[in-house]
Amino acid sequence: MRITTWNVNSVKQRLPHLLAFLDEARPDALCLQELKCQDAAFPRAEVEAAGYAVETLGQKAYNGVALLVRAPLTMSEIRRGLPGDAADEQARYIEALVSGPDTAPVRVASIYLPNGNPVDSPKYPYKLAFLERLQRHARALMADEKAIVLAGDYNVIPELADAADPEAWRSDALFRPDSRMAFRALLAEGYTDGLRACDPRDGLYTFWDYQAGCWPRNVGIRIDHLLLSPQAADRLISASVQKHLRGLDKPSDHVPVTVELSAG
DNA sequence: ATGACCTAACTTTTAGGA
Repeated sequence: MRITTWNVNSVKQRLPHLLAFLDEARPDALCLQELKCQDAAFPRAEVEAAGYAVETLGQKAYNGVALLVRAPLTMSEIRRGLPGDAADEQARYIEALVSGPDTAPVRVASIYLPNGNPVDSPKYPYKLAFLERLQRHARALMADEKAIVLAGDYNVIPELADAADPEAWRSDALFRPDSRMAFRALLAEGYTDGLRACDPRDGLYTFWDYQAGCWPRNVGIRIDHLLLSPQAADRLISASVQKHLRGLDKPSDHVPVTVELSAG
């Protein structure tokens, strides 16, 4: 089973690239972030015509996450919103149990973690609180001892090697010690960084800023991650970054990241 | 050395991104 995460930076702007990606890469499950539209505006008919079932948690203008699964896979036990703060109205978390005839089920989450900048604003504590809620929920899910893939835009640069210019991020919410500690705490719960487990090389990036010629200069960061429970990590065959999509016309500033799991 | 983007919104500027 191929599971991909992709921050599309507006699903409406990115629809041609999204449909082309579904056709070419044929992921079994696709986690989308930054839809930037409400549920009613999601291009559901086009995605369904491509052979995918869709579950969304949209929001006007900002945030928004979705899960797509390719037939004959189906989704059940849909969870919208991350537990732990009933007052949180930002659309940043959707989860489903993905099942099919030829594969053991996998619980998949699409996560859009808060950016957290500027760090002297309420946005940073909101980010850290979201990470704590995610850790608590990740721990609770682990009790089932089943395959889980927590995928998304974490807005965390885990290590120095995950940035072309780490000094530029030293005091940024994406690289501050508290953010990185919270990411490590997720790993300490028993989750595996799927891409890192398959590819130890420096220079693996998933985001290049639109500004300052970051893409042509390959000044990127790795912030989109797939975290695997032990039962999912046991099935991990390969992981890869679909970097070429950043070179298309009108690209997202993020590219897809994919893990391939055995049928189990 | 320097500047350099993109998206959505009751749009002619701002907020948010990272």
